[in-house]
Amino acid sequence: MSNLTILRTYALTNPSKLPPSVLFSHSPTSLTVYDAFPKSIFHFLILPRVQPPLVASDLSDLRKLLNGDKERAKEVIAALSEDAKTLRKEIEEEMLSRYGFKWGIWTGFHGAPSMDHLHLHVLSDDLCSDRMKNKKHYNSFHPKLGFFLDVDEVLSWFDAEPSYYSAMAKLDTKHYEAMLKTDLVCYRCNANMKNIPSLKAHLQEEWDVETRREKAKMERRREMEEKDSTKVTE
Amino acid sequence: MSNLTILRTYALTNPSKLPPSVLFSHSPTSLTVYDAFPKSIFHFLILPRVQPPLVASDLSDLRKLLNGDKERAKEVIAALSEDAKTLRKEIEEEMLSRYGFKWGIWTGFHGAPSMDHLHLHVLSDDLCSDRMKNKKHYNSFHPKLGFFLDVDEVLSWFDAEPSYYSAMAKLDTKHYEAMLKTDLVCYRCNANMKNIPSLKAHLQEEWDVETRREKAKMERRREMEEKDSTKVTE
DNA sequence: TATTCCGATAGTGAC
DNA sequence: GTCACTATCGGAATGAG
Repeated sequence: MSNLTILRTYALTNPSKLPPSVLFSHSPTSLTVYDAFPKSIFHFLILPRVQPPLVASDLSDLRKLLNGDKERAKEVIAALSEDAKTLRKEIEEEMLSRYGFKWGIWTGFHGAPSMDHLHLHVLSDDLCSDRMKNKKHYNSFHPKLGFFLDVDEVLSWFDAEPSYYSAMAKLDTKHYEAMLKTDLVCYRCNANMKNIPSLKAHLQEEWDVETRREKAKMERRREMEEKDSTKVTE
Repeated sequence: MSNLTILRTYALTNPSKLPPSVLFSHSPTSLTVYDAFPKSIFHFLILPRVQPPLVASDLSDLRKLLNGDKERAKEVIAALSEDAKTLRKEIEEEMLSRYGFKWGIWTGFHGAPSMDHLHLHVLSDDLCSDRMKNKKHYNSFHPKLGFFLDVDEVLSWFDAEPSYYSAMAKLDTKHYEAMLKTDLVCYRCNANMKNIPSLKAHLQEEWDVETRREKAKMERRREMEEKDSTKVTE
C-alpha cells in the first residue's frame, strides 16, 4: 500500500481489523488514528468513514468534499468536529494523568494536503517532536498562517454568503503551497527564526516555560490546599 | 594566516623557509608549490615572486596584472610560462617512473580566482581526485569552457590588436563566474553528466581506459623489443 | 502538503 | 572562483503482488 493512499485504506477497513498501534478509537462516522509522524506530543487524525451515498473519491480531500453536495459536506465535517470534541477530552485526561496539567489542542485541516482521504488533524500546541523536520511541517500547523484551517472556521463557511463559501471552497493548491515557503515565525511570540534547528530549540524553550509555569501553579494550589486543611484542623 | 592570502605569503617568503610539503621548487622569478587540494593526480601552482619595481598588489590577480604596465605583465607571464615548461618536463618524468607512460598536462589561469596572488595552475588532465567535489571545481578546469585560460592563449593577447588585448584584459568576474554554473560536460567525449558522482565515475572510467590503452602499447613495445633481441641473438 | 534518499544549492566563518 | 560546515532546496522513488 502506498503511503499516499494509506488513510483511504484505513477508512475503508473494518475498524476491528486495524491494529491498536494504528487505531485509537472509532465512531459510527469516523476512525481516529495515531499520526504516524506526530508533530506534537499528541497528534491524531480523524478520518470520515465511507458511507452511502458517498464513495471514497467524494472524500479524497477537503476541496473535493466542499465542491460536492454542500449539505452532505456540512454533515461530514460537523460529524468530524463532534468526534474531535470527544477526542480532545480524552487527550486532556491523558495530559492531566501524564503531565499534571492541560495545554492547547488544535483541530483543523490542511489547505493543501498531499495524502489522499480527508483527515482532520487534532494535535497539542507544543509542536515539540523529533518528526518536525522542515519548514513545510512547521508552517502547515502554524495557526495564524492560513494553511491550517480550524474546523470551526470551515464550519462557519457553510453559514456565510454563498459567494464567500464558493471562494473559500476553491482551496487553490498553488495559493496554499506558497504559504508553506514563508519565513519561520514562532506562533507564540512572533519571533523570526533563522532556521529549523533554532526554531525547534525555541519551541522547546517555550514549552519548557509553559511546563514550569504550570508546575508552579500546581505547587501554589497544593500549598493553598495545605493551608486550608491546616486551618480546618486547627 | 587566512586561506585567501596564503599564496601571497608564500610568494613573499624566502623559499628556503618554506617546508618541503609546500614548496616543490623555485626559480629566480617564481615558486612552484603543491596545490593543497589537488584536482588531478598531478597539480601544482606557480607563483610569481614579488620583485621590484612590482609590489604584491600588482600581482594580486591576472586582471590586475594585465591592466597595469603591459610590458611588465608580459615579462611576468612569459617567465611563469618558461618555468611551467620545466615543471611539465619534471611531471612527465614522474609520470614515466610512477605509471610507465605520460599523459596530458594543462597550464593556465582561472578567469575569476578567489585566492589572492596570481597563480598558474599546472595539472595533469585526468581530473581524478577525491578533492574534486563540486561543479565549480570541475568547470574551473574544463579546457573548452572558457574559464580556464591556457597560458599560451594569454600570451597571445599581448601580440594581438590593442583593442582585443583590452577586451580580454577586462576579465569580468560576473561573466566568468557564470561559466562555472553551466552543465557538467565531459571534456573528453562531450557527454552530459547528470551530477558530480556520475561525472567522477565517468572521469575515472575515461582514465582507466587511457591507462589500459597505454599499458597495451607498452606491452606491444616490449614484445617487439623481445622479438628484435631474439633475432639478434639467433 | 506522506517519508526518505540523494544531491545541488546557499550562507557562514575561517584568520 | 579557497575549504568545511550547516542547512535548505529540489527531484524521484516509495508498495503490493
